[in-house]
Amino acid sequence: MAAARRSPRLKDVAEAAGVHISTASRALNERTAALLNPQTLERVRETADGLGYRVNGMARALKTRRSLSIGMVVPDITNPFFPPTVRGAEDVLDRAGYSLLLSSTDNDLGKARRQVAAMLESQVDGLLLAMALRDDPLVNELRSGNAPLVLVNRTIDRGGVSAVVPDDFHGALEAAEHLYSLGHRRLAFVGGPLATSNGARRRASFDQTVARLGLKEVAALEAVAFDEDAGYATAQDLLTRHPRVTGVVAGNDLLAIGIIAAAAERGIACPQDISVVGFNDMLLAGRLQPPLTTIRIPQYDVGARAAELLMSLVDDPDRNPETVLISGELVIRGSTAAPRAAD
Amino acid sequence: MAAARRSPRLKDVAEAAGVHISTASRALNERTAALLNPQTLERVRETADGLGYRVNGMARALKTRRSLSIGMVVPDITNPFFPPTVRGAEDVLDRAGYSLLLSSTDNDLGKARRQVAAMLESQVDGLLLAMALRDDPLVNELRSGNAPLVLVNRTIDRGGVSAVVPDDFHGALEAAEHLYSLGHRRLAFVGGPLATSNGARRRASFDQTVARLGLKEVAALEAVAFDEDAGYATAQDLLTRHPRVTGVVAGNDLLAIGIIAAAAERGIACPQDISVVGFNDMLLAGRLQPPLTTIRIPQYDVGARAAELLMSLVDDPDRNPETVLISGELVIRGSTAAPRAAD
DNA sequence: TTGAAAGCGCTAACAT
DNA sequence: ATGTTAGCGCTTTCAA
Repeated sequence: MAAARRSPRLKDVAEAAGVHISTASRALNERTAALLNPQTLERVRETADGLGYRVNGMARALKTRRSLSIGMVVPDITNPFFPPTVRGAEDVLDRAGYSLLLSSTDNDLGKARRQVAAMLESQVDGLLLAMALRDDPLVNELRSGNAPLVLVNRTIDRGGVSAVVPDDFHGALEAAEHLYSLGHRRLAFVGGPLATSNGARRRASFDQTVARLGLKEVAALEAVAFDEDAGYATAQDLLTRHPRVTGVVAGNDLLAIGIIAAAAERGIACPQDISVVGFNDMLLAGRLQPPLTTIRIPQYDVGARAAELLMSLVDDPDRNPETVLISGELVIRGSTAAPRAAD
Repeated sequence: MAAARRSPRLKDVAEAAGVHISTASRALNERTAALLNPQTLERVRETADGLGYRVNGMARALKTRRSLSIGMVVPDITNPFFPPTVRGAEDVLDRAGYSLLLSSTDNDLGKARRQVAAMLESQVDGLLLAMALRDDPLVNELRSGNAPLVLVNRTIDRGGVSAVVPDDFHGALEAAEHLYSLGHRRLAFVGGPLATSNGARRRASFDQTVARLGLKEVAALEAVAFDEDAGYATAQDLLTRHPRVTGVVAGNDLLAIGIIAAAAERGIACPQDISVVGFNDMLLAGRLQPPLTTIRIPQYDVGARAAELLMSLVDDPDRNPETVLISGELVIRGSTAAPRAAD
């Protein structure tokens, strides 16, 4: 068994096939293959296969200034929202011939900066950013840079950057109305950080909807993160200060779980004593105890649309920024019910 | 506002700083910076910062033959097992200065081949493969290639390749013994594809354990995939043919969920009528209805250890292949209970 | 301590 | 239809 030798390069293929290196290059490139004599073409390709030739993408990228890779930055791939989103992006990019460079930032600006820098150094052709704050220094730096950019799931206030985001406004509205229509009159909101677009928009929508329904809002609290622990902690606060609340709109499903857990700990059962609506309809939301009533956001589509938008931006960098709103729909399950008669 | 110009290259920095390009290169490289006059060093670095210089990773990689990127291939990032695993790998790689190229194959060999080819073309310095079959053509091709390789979660029968896998044998043993100790005597196994190492090993362990306990195995079925649908379908079969089974060891948590759903549909309640043990302890497993009793595998560690192993292989390609077994532990929750007295 | 020059592997404009 | 040549942006050996 021969030792693994250095992999063959284009020159080796050319010599083995008895043609010039540029001819070999043309033969191995879809776009230029047509220029060649069919027999030469065939011969070069066979030789390449025989040698196990594989083009060196770095050399090609250096020359063509296209790496055929895209960088995607998420807060945490471990948050159930992101795997389907990443998968959607991946599928679209794959079909377009692009690879995906992925990293998690834990909402740490320094880390995000370093990771984006590394992506830019590796010459990604575009960036999918899912960690934006409403006023995000990193996004601001990047928007004036050369790499096409699409924001995912969250966007910035000032606009001017392409983004694919859920319809936060309509979603939170539906959630509040659902509780209202079940008979709930004492509603609260436990949302994510107001520094994020979806934290702020869902909150604003809740406030407006409650006012429009003629209710007096019990409370609207801001959890420090979109996760279970933050939901739990914030709900402790809520339930201590407003024990009579019967319906809660949560900023997302993870927060909802934390809220339900905090309630349960105080003997407040969901949905008997309190109804909670989540947001996203993450994986397994319907199999939880209780099954979550939630606003379903097609997470795969969010990623896929973002990747499509990015691809069109890569093809035409002068294209105007565009924001795509992905609509959600209410999915009624077991975490909401009519309030007790006594209420 | 100035239009975005071409990004500066090393030559621009050198000229602006009034030094030769090679001096600029030395200044911007940790390893060679010590060679320079401190003042020159400082001057070059400031100039580089001022220009917003960013090294072109492709050019560097072309020269150094190191891309500082690693490719990771998983069956589906949407399967809850993988996000923590990917995250573990990502964290280790990030610390080592590497980026992660990720792709999902849907257990499709052709797709996997194309994606690995793309990664190899982009000159990844190593590969993390989480989709191996026990006899995997792609792994066989790759093992003789130049890129260091570490198998994740699943390994191949013939060995000779580094791998980080859960302790399937011990895990399935604990699961079966747990059911036995609760009083169950009619046990079945619903596992994943036998073509995978964890499908086969968990099954073998179950068989042996049941025999050792002196029980007659009710059935051992092979689901077509490690997912909920396959669990549901396989459980239909199981419950039709063996309605008296009281304890089931599932190949993983998703299969367990499908099994429980199929049972519920027939009026067989978990854990009252049937006990089910999962495998992995995926995210939210404890919040499901019922909360899953399962074998907890530290998924993050699987990915982290694999990345560490790969890094050491990158540093020393002649290092001997090594298999790391990650142990699991039984986590008892609500999907298992003593069988009904009548049994 | 710095400069000169070659070359990583490839593509593409130009020449034939 | 194919060959010639320059050069993408960088690192590194060699020389001074």
